[in-house]
Amino acid sequence: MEKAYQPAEVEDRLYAKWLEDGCFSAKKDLDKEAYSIVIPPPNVTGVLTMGHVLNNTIQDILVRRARQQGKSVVWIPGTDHAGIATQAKVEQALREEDRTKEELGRENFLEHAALWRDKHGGIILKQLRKLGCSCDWDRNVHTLDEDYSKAVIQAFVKLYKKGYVYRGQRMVNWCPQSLTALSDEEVIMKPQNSVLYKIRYDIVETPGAFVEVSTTRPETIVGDVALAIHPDDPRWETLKGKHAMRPINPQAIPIIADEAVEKDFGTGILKITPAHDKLDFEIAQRHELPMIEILAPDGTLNEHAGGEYIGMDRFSARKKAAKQLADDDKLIDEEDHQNNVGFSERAGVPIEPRLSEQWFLKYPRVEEAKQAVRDGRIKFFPKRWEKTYLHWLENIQDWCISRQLWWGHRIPVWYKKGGVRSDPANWHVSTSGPADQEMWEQDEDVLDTWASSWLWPLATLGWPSEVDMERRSLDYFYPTSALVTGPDIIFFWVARMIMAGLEFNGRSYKPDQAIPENEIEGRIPFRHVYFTGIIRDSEGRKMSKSLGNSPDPLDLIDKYGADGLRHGIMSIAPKGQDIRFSEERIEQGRNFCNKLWNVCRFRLLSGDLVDNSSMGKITWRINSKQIGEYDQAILLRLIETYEDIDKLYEEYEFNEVLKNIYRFFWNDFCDWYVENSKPRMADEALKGTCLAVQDICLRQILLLLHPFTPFITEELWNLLGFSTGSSIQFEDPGTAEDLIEKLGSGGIELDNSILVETNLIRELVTAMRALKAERKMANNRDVVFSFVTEDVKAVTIQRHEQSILSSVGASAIARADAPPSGAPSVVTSLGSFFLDLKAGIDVDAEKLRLQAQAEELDKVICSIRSKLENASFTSKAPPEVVDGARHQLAENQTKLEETMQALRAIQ
RNA sequence: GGACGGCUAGCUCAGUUGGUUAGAGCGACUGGUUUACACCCAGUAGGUCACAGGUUCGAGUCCUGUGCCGUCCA
Repeated sequence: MEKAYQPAEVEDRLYAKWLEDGCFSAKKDLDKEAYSIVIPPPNVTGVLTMGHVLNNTIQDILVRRARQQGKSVVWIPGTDHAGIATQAKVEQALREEDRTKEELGRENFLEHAALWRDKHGGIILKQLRKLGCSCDWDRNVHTLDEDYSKAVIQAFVKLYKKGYVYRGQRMVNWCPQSLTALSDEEVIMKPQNSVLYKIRYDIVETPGAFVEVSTTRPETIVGDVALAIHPDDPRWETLKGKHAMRPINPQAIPIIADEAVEKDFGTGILKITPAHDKLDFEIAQRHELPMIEILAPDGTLNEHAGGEYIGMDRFSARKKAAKQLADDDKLIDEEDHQNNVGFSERAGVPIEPRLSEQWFLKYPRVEEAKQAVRDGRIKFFPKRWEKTYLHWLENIQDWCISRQLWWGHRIPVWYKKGGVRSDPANWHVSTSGPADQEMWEQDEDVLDTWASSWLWPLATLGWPSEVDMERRSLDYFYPTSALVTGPDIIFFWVARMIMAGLEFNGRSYKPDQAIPENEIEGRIPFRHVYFTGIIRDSEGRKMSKSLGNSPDPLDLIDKYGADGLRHGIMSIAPKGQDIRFSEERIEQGRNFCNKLWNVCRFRLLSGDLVDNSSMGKITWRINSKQIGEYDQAILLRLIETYEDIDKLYEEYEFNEVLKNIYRFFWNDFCDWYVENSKPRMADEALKGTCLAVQDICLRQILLLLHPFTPFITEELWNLLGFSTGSSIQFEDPGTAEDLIEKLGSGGIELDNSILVETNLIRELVTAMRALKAERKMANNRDVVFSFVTEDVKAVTIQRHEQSILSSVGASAIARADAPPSGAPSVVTSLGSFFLDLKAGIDVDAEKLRLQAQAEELDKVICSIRSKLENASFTSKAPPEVVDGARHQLAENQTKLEETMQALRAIQ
């Protein structure tokens, strides 16, 4: 074995072997419990980020544990086509060749884009393999696959037929960069430092009179069709029915009253630009006002803007309008103002509210979706996200699902050529299109990418094709067991998948018909949703490409191994809390693997392997007469660790699971048990038993660790002879009860009280080591100790004498009747211990140390005593707490007495 | 403006239904080639639990308010 663990070779070799052996492929097996996870499909052209590492490591942990537990497991991988992002990238590439998509035409462009995707795409799936993800790769799905596309189109048609889908002229969020409409969820509100312009509007009917109107968007003045006041605003009573003069491109516009006007904002007078503001649009509709569209789709001003404004972009036009107003004496004031501006999530530019004709979806099964979570049929971890989810569903708005793109699922709607498109009489909606194709033209738009990925758990399992559902075992694997994702897509994806599942899986119900309660459980797409935290850099900033603060996970794998990376990232990921990344933690992950490697190496160096092929075979090797207290103690700790871990897995507390394994492995097993084994192994009679106990511990540690660090555990599983031919991923670590039972049938009975005593010995050893270290004698193994204590404790100490001597590094330890004078001492629960110094000691330093200790003890004693003297404490607190306090008092008093004695001895 | 989360050692975080003297890892410092591991071992120091009230025999933990940081929604 190498002196240090070398992950690179091991990882690639084992992953290839797993694939070759088909370890990850799922089989429907009615004798087994099903366990299924669908991957949150990453963008097909994306690359692995730290977020993916976290998210997919967690999924891999879940599926590997389930596989170990003997379940029939599937983890379905795949990618989505990321409409806007991908089309933007392809168009960018075209622009660099001085071409446009219009030149290519739709069909050629799509071909070109598909080629581009195939060339640049799928990298991320290869990266997931490097990370060790045990996805069933034969089931890989892409949202633009033929079968998947059929599912998307069929879902649209079904929803349309039920009346959930409609077409309408509405205010939408328009992205002037991507030239498409966006859903509300794709708009991010950001506070911006803007300028609030106070502008003078003259009153037509009263020459010389004017009002002040505040706006942050003076470039839209040319689109003003009215001013509005609140009907109950006493300040503007007299303005009702009058007209104001538009200050740019002058024209008289009416002053109307509407309750939607905010009295307290600015002067309480609102300019109405119905084509470019959602609220204005609603007010204009109520008052039957005309709508003047002044912006072209790309955010430049159009012919309605007039004059020099035509063709200017919206931001330059804003400056120009402000200047013109100032020149014309219409600008009364300008002040800095913070307002919220919506930005396109993908393109990062401010969106424009714009009037346009789009397809909308009224969400199906909103009530059932709320109910499923409220009733706990779907559980969120951490639970608090339920509130966010429910709040969104309470205030849900119809979903704009059409996108003015080519890359995506084209909307299956055809319009009669020459007919009016807004008239449903001229529509044809179906999966196959009209029979007389030449008489019709298909809608140019595609569907929102999320309107395909909301079908993910269904469509990856074959829905809606009966044949595919059978082939992919939808009935067996659906609902999936768990979903692992970030809370940032709780609306985009999680909530929508729940609604899709409820609507589509099973028989169809009319919109006004509720789904029967007993059917909900089978329709929901998953039972548990685990929300990860967001990975931030060491300064707490979100990781992003533009900041360049995100390390490349593959570099980290090269440096620390996939296991190291996985261990590191899991050790810093508390449940649902954001994560501060630091490379040091990944380094610790690597160190952990190296420690594991080396303790196994030490095991192999210590003695030949006998038969490690099962727990039974190992326990056989244990001579029950030679099993010592330390053997029992380590096995008891192993059982304790099991108990804790089982509970923690249920709550998805991965980082606590890992901590518990770490503690057991490093502190209990390596630092204590193995160290204590060393002298015992020199005794041939004890060696066999000792190695067998080590083998039990190592075996169970490897099993427990496998979901976290799959490669090294598989490698060591083989090297230590635990394997019977199959992979560790099919070996069940079992439960604490299983373990007790297996040990019991091997003749090993454990007594819990052992731990109390061995812990006292450990504390004693630590205290004695400290005593040496403080005297700068840590490396002197010939020191002599004496101790003063009661008979019972002396027996315990003497029983453990050999192990104490070797652990502490001392040559003798002898009981004394009284404290030797002038020796440095330490007071422990097992008595006072004195370091015998041939040379003189620093009496003053020793005195100070003992005095400080005495003061500390005195403080504690006072506090406990005053508690016990308080009648209400002794009468009201539970008896065991009071007893505990009394016991504690006695113990500390003994320690104090001993400390004082030592102090006197030194004088 | 509303909701949620966070504030505990220099850093990153644990801390169960309130109950012994608040813990870990990292970092710092001291000392180390003892039968694996320096990617290691042994040891030491380091805390007004954000602040202010309240409930209680007892509060890091429960309640109220305040502050700062973050996220989501409007």
